[in-house]
Amino acid sequence: MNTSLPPTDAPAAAESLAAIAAFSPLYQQIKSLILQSLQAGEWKPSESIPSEMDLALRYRVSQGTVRKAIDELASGHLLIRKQGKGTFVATHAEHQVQYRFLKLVADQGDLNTEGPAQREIVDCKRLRASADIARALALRSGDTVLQVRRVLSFANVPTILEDLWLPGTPFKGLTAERLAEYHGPMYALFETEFGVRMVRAEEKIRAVLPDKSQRELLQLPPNTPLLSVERIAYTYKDTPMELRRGLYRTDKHHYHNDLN
Amino acid sequence: MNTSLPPTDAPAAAESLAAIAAFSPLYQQIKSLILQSLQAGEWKPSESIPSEMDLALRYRVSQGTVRKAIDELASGHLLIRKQGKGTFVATHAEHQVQYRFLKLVADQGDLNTEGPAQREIVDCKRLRASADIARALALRSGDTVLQVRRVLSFANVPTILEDLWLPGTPFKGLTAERLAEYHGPMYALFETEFGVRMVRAEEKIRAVLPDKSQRELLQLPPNTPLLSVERIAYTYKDTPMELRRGLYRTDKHHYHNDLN
DNA sequence: CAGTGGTCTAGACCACACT
DNA sequence: GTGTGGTCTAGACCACTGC
Repeated sequence: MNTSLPPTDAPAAAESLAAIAAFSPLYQQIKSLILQSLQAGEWKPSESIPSEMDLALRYRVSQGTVRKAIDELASGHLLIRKQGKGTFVATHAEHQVQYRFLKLVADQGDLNTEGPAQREIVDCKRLRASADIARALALRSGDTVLQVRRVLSFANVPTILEDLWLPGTPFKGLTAERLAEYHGPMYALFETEFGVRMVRAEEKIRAVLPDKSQRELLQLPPNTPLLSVERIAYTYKDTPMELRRGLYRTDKHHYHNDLN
Repeated sequence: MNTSLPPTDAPAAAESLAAIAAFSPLYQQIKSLILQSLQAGEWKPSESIPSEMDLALRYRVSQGTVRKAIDELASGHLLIRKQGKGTFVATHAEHQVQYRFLKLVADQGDLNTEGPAQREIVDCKRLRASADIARALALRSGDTVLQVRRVLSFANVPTILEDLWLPGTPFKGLTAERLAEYHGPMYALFETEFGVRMVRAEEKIRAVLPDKSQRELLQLPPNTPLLSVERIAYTYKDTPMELRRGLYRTDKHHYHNDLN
């Protein structure tokens, strides 16, 4: 029995089906089904999903097969296994993985500085997406986007100037006030308030010289080179959900990358 | 039977033992044993290792346990599985993973540009390690190191200026001529000629302005910000084997990073 | 065809967390 | 103790490669 799921002779399985991609190993099909449930919000960030045995019964496969599916999702940081407790939906609010996507670290061994010390929202408004913004977010030119500009400081030194764009529809109701009063990772706010979980991201990094307005916002002397970091963050199903353009000071910090 | 390997009642196993770390799951112990064989050069890069069944017999465990050990090594890019053919020792000479550690890509969709078009060795000499070089390579200040400076060009545009330092002992006999005449990834040369395989690396990235000599080597106009990329590359057992300081032009290229 | 890695199963037992 | 994930085994069968 290696055709599809569920088998045609057992249509009573609790899982519907529909969109299952072609032929693939059983555990890949299970992985897709779990992914669908995650995307549909059946299990929310930080909640636990059913036990391996429960899922095995639900999908009518062995525990080992469910296990392999969960293994892959866990290695992609979509789920977190905790021995003796259960398997949980990953969240950016967890202390261990907070600011997972922020690769800027202090030169000194102050550890990860536990995220930015101070944050200031400079601007937050809705506008029509320009061509390049629309393309990055897979929208149509002219669709409404939310644009946010903010400055992050470490030890009272302005270090990051960030512009970010979010599609207007999923983030309806997001305001400067809401952003300012929230303490913790922005991506955690997105999860709890808008049901949007960022799963992975891509960054393009360059060295640039800031223009005058950028230099002033970061209170920089002239001729200070900065790291330009353009990020596109994706939710489930590789849907782009955020474009972020950051300028990083790198005189006391550096962008850290592990190559495997 | 979950104590150590091999069990005390079966000392006839073909594997010696000695340095096995404390208590750990069986598959972790197998992983360590395979790692030792890799490090000792029992199986060389691009060669195949014994089949899962052979290894299972050799270590007196089940195939599934060997499998899990190999899985982890494969996910760390130390081994490569090929269905129907066998499991192979990874190498930087493989087309698929050539220039795995070079994250600079062209802005245009010219794909990965297949590595640098031109390479020029500017300098190559042996000298005493300064304090910071020695620390990075876990040597003593004053130990001999090999220092190489080179320029990489894409489409005849000098794009990367790179200084790199290698510990003198393992790389005895490496000369500018040998480097110049070799076509292909430098890390592949290290494997075949010196038995040194780079397994992972860490990079610290900053934005800088080049000094006069650097600017001239890259034929840059004044005030061109560059990406400063400092890399420490490690062989098996997390031994640092190379320090590399690169300056990247980022007007037509960018440093690409995937965040998971 | 034989040999390799890849999938799937079923069952046993271990390690850990909660209560 | 009960329930969870983690390890280990043994055996069956599938998918791919090359002779």
